[in-house]
Amino acid sequence: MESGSIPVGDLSGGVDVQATLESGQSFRWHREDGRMYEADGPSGGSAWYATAVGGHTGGDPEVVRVRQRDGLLEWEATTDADRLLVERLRLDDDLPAIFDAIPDDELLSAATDAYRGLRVVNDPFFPCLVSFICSAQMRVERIHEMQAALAREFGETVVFDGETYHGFPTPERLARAGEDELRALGLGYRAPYVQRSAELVASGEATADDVRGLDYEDAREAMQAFVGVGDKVADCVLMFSLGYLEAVPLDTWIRTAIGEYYPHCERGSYAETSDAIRAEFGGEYAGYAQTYVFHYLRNRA
DNA sequence: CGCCAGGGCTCAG
DNA sequence: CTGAGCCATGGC
Repeated sequence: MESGSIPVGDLSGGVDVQATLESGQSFRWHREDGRMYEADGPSGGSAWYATAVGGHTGGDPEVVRVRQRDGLLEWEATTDADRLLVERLRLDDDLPAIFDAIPDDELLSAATDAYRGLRVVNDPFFPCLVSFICSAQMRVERIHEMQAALAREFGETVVFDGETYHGFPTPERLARAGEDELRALGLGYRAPYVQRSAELVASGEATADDVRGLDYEDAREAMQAFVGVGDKVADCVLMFSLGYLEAVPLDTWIRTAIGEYYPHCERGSYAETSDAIRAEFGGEYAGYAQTYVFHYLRNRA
């Protein structure tokens, strides 16, 4: 076992691991105390979170475990995890600069004050794509369960510290899984979407490389080559995997916020409403603002 | 029973 | 391009 720690004080703007990993951005982390998404217990702020990474590329998964305690990000893993954590949790993002770019109206101030240190994640493309295809009309907790079921059923296992972990399945494996097998895991009508999108990735007919590097609007369009991906899911994958921090996914919570706080941004179509709220949220880092608002509103209700 | 959950697909107009 | 209907599943 390797281990290490990163001083939170070295990170511009700090970090809030719990808010980052329990805000419905990444569905590949698990709280080791089994209380993911439950109300903050006394130890909630320093719980261990674990994930198995790398399995979706066909190699043996590596396990990474992290917790935030006493001003440190402590980790234990099957490999050196310093740089991996910096990448996955975007620890190099300059949060004060990002907050400067986000307007400080009533809602945004409340949301960023409540979860200061929450960071937008940077997940690998395929697991992120599948997660958000599964997210359609689903609660966050169930999206998480569905990804766990996919990994348990089709992912490579790895034992670490006496515990068994499952990496995310490869595109080939999910493409080979029949629609019926996926439905059996509770994916419902999303099952054929996942299967067909996995096929596209496995065959190379549509991949992340077709999207990476495009201007935001073109990238959102290109994402819809995948099955089960419309404007909203496209925005999620663009932000949480491909680094488009200006993307503002219009989900039910944000639409409610628009109705209550920004009615002038309601323009009828997704594209125009998204454009308006992106400007309202300061443009460049509007997705960061959206992520804070989503987590804030969802936890407040 | 009904409603809702981080929507997308298909088919009419 | 826009809108309705449909799509599974589980919690409340």
